[in-house]
Amino acid sequence: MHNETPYNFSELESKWREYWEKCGLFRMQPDSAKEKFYCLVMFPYPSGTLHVGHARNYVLGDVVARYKLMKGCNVLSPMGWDAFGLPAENAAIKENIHPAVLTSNNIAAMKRQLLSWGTGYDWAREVTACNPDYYKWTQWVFLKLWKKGLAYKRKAAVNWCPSCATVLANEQVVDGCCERCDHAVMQKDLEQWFFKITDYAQKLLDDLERLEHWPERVKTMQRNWIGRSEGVRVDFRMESTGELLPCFTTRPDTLYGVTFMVLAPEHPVIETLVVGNPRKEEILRFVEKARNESLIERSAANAPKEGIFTGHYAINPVNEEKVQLWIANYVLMEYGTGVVMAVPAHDQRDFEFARQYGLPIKVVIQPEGESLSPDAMKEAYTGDGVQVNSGQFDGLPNRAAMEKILERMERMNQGKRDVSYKLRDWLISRQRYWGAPIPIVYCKKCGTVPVPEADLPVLLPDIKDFRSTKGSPLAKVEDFINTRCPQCGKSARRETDTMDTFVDSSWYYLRYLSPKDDKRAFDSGTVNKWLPVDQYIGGVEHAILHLLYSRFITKVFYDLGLVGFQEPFQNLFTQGMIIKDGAKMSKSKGNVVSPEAIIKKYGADTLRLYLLFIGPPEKDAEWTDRAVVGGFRFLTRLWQKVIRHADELRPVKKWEGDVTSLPDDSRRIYRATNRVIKEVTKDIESSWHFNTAIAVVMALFNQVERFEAGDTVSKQVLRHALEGVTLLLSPFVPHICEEMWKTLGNEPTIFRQAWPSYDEEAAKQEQLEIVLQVNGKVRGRLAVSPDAGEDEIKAMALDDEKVKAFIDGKTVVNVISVRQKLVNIVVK
RNA sequence: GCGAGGGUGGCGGAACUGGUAGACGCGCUAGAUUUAGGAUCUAGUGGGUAACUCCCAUGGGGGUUCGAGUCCCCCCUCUCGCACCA
Repeated sequence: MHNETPYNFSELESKWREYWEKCGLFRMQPDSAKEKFYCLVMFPYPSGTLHVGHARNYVLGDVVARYKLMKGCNVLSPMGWDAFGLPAENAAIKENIHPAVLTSNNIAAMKRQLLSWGTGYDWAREVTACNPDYYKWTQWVFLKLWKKGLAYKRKAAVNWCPSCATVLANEQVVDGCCERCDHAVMQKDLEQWFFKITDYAQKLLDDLERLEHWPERVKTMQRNWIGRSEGVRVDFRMESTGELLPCFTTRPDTLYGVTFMVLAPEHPVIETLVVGNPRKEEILRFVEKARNESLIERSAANAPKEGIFTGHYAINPVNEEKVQLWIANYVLMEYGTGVVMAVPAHDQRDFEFARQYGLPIKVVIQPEGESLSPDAMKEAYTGDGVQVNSGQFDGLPNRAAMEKILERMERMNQGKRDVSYKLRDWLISRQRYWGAPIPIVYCKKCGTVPVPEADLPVLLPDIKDFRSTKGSPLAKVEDFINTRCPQCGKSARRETDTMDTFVDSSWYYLRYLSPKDDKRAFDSGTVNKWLPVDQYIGGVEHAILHLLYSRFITKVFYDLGLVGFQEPFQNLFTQGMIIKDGAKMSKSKGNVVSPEAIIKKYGADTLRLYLLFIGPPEKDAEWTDRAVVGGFRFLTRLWQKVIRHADELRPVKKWEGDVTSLPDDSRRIYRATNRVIKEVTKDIESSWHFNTAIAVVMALFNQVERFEAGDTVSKQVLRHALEGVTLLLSPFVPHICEEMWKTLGNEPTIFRQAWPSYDEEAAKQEQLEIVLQVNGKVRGRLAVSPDAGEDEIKAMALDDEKVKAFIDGKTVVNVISVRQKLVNIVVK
């Protein structure tokens, strides 16, 4: 193989990238009559550089987009930047570079990377979340929610990350620690802005059912997060004042077993309970301590339970019993009403607490065939049984009693059916600089006033002292804070919090349809035509955060009549991580594999091929540096074969005639090619298993490589095979395929070619290999024609030399034959 | 603890409704070529065995079946999610 045109990947790759850009391959055509296909990959956060894990994500999206182009779709494949956020600000502080500068540098670097991979986008639609022409509309989103009463400010105990010096949404707290920096999260009482996502809890839960093409795993995570539970709100009363003390329970059948009640340390009623209380100091000290516990301390599953008696009592409405009222760290203010009716006999937490503080235990459900006694119990009994000590309900199975007790309570006005959710409102305030300012003004006279739409954007001021971390950075910019009230015109102050970056990303997929429109965020008509997104691709780490928020915002827009669909993403694909040295790639672990070195050595197509070949895309895959070369070898061999035969193949047409008229060698190749077209198409359509698709093309090429064409007919067959391979591989390794396509004498671009079709007749096998088994063990093989009859095959099997050796001297008791597969002879 | 998904050669991974276990690739071995190295080409490559047409082998143990990586039961292990939610 001397003196042949080398596979000069770097030259050829940049040549074709320029060509695609010039011919507008990835430009969406607004007026086309073709079927639309919106292919969306999660836009990246511009953190610096992308590693091969990111590359897998974008290559996947690119394969889908290119495949759909070849299937004749009008494809929209946009790209943008989730460019606001804390990491940029933190990095800016560390390196003393303004976040705007840092972000734009990072965007430039990452865009260069994306381009170098050959992943195609409609760059004319690029959006950047930190640009005023984008965040203007993020602020508009805020105003829309405000007008609908879905944005509000309140004082609440919120998650505070001392290291990031800002509050966090519930979704951003992982195991009691900050999602970004891992620092332990504290609770703080602060005035904060929220989006009322809880109003949509039920809808968000119900509509998961519609998302047929979402991974079950993601839906389960969202279901858990929303955390719906059905139960009863029971109106206990304070003994002293008669004041209502409602609590939520899912077990009304255990109401007669309540032996004490417990308040969350944050519960507002505590304030009144301590007035004139002889143990006031002690109680307040406890409350203070409990409230200062970090979230990890408090929410760990086996955290020690601690409590204190308030000296007050509560009355159980169902039996008028008087029970002690306690405060304990295991009760959460955010869930239910912040009050728990404690049934130690039938709830493990209450049981542990009762034992610890010597509180009474009363059994009200006896399991079948057992007799629980409070003193002997080692743990709470949470199963089913028969009611005891439950007044008129004694003797009923507890399941039935639940309903009866509930009915009676409702009749007597002691409580009612209720539903509780774990989902809490979305905390969107951030006391940081690098985000979209919340468009609100505080006026002494008019109160909280939204900035009118016409006055948007509220520009983020260009501050110089972004390094000081004390307090909210915007609060120190006088020019920014001091403004006029939009209503009365008097001097007023601006809100100094910025918005959580998840607000930016909760609507970006709409903006891609009209990224430059300065009159509105998006055009409803266009958006309704293009959405829901046909295919969304991204990491599973966004299963709750981004995907739940986006669903929420879409539903709000739907209710406002701004969009005509209720779910933004029809199909969701969550790709697996690339693992290196047993761990997810991250800068902190130092196991990041950069795509640059690979591209330099082997080219982008080799990188792409390896990323697709490494395993099924939904699964995690282990990165192996040295395995990359396999893809390169394959591409080089393919290249050489095409170059070597190009001159003689260019004048001939690919074979399209009858299979049966072909001579043996050619027929074999032609059939194999047809079969592979069929298989690859199936792999792409049904499961996205590109690894097996590539494997069968490799296997085909191993055969084609040895095939030497002499006469015209065999050249035609070779052309059919090489063109087939080129077309089949083109979404995976686009540059080399485009070049080979042209080398074979075709017009670019290959991506405006139709996806190859196959001839069902030609895809058939001429000879089948029938496996011969004796007692289930393989003893031989038989080559037969596909139309050989079953009896004929059985006879041949019994007559086979190797088989005979194993059945000799034994009795054949059964012969099982599986059509076109095997014959199993059972002997004794 | 609960829920989901995994466990197949030295490695990444194949195997449709039960029907040839290990496709394809990496690595490895031998040979060819080369001043050498690299690259390339040819052949081989799950384990056992002198060898085989033999035996064993899909985390472990049982079972169903003519036949089990695949179905059923028990157990071990890894990853992820949830986890005092009343």
